[in-house]
Amino acid sequence: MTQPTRTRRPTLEDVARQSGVSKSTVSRVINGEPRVRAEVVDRVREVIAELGYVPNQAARQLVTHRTGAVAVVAAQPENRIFLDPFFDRHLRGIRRELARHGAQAVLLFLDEPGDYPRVAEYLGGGHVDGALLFPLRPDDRLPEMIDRIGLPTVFGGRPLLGDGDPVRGQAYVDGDNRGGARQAVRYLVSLGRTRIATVTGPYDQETSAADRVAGYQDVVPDTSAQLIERADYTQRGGADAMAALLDRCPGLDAVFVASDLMASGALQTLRERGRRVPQDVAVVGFDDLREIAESTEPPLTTVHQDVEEMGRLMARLLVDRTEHPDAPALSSVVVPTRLVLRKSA
Amino acid sequence: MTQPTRTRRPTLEDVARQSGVSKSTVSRVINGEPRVRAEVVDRVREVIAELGYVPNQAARQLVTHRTGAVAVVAAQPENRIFLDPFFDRHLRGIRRELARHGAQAVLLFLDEPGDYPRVAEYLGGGHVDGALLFPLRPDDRLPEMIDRIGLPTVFGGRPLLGDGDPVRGQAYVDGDNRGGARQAVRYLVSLGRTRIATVTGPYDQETSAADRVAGYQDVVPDTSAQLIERADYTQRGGADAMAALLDRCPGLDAVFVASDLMASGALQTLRERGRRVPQDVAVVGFDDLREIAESTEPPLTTVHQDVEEMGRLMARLLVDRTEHPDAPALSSVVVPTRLVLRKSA
DNA sequence: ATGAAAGCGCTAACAA
DNA sequence: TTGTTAGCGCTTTCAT
Repeated sequence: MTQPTRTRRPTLEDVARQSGVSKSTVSRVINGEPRVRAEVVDRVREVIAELGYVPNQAARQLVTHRTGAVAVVAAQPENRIFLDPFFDRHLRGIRRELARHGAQAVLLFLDEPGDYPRVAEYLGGGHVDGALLFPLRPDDRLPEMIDRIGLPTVFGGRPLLGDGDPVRGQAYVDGDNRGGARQAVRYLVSLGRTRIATVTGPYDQETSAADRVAGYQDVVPDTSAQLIERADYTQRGGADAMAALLDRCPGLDAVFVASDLMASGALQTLRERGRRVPQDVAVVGFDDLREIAESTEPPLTTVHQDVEEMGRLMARLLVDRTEHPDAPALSSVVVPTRLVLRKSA
Repeated sequence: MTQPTRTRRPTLEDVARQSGVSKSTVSRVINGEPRVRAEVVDRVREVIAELGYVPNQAARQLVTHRTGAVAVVAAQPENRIFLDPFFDRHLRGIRRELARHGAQAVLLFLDEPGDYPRVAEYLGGGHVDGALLFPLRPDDRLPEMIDRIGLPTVFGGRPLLGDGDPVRGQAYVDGDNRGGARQAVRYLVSLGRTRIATVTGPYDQETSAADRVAGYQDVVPDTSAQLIERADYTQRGGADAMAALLDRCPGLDAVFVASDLMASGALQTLRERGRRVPQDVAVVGFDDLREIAESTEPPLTTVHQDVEEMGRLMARLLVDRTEHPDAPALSSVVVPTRLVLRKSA
């Protein structure tokens, strides 16, 4: 109909003029401030609709210092992150919580080296109110860059501090990896198992892996190093680790495997070697990835984490921070796990 | 060292004062303008580093009308998009091309109804210079919202126009679904096959599916409707469709299956029914998803699309548009496919 | 080669 | 309840 000569987008001023009030009043209407006559509100709203007015965020930002957007930074190539069975759930929790606060989540990928300066500039340029970081490489320099910029930040998972200047007091949300591992191993003990082995993740690279080993050691502190085999969180790795364990300690009667994916591999090896699960060897996994845990043979007893809740908490921590910038330092949070009993132990 | 009382982030003005030049000059240095004495450039750069100055994008945006960011909108729940075998490649192409132009890609999810107003506001608020839109549901109202906002946009895949006001002349990048299907079926014909069936995608919901059927029909226009079975792009759907086809037309000697995932299901059915592939029934798929196509039994002959290239082109189309806003209307582009011969036909 | 000044579109005191 | 007035931090003529 009205094909407005698309020359220039309407501004607050245009709306003000059209509705015969001041810019302030229009601003008040837009921001839903109470002290405006209902009549005027209606009039202004009409004009806004008629003109198709949309506030210019840059201008608004310039004075409010708020953008209404939060960056989620995935420091991995897309193809890796898309395979991460947890990332989508984290993201869902984040988006839900952010939405409750009217904030928009924007996802950034950090992959090639050339991405760093650009992402840092983006983050530092005031495009977002804060950042949620899934920094996965131990030596990542992004946290440091962000620190310089002074952008509120929350990590997904306890960050592994490099040997350099540790980024002090960074807030994070993590699952209770250590506690979960303890639950798992204690359960195995309660079953009367005495030779309990473990297949670990890459504990020098990921705190989750390190914490799970620590939890294991909390319960069976005097265990032989022979009973610990390190793998890489892959199925194949789990299978191989199990084989090595069996070679070294044929008498083992239980194994705590630090991820479900590795556990599915271990189960395979156990089957090939003719060990019955759980009769001969009891197996407990970690993660409770339903697609895996429910379809292994036998179904996997494993440690559950509420990943969506973790995402939600990350967002909440960040929002708290941005809304009360002067409040006491951020506290990190560790989300409890629970043991899900199936058939493998 | 210098622990600057973190009160306020340094501004252009601070840098100017510190280096004893005017704001204009600092601005010139930052934007790499030529007409500045080298000596001054160095001095200013030093001060910038010292102060840890980062330009305020909001302020810059306000005058330049450019943000250096481009939104990629995925109109699907995270868990669906993360399963899409193509999305990560699209994204990679997009990110690469955008990076060449110094632009940052930000990914937005559009999932729950409540997301629409927020995303529209984000997109319209000037946070980004343009948007790349992925498969919206046929009745999606986002394109219309974006159109009102007047944001440059490119679609991934030819958009299915709703029955309402078609969003006129939207630019898109798509694979040559029709041409690819023709190649596949022609190849089958060249093999001497005469009873060529097809398993289609949901052609009333996705243009890719519709185009692939059309390509099939281009080559065998007089084929019986009995030889066409519709499925849903899933493996299970492909298996069922193949079964239905076999029941109706036991004499078929070839089948063009509109996706590799469905083709893997079809292959399974064929095996169960004792048909040899390709001797009894030749099979051609679509997509060339290596993980699937190379591991089926037998490996799948299929139509390849260069998805990363498609992503790259989307970005390029958008960038062209934002850099030359007054250039002639965007033209869409269709990327050629090629047939990859393996063992199934 | 550099500076002064205007202004982008908005919000936030402060007045009225 | 509403309007006036300053900026927010930057780029960009236009002078010099």
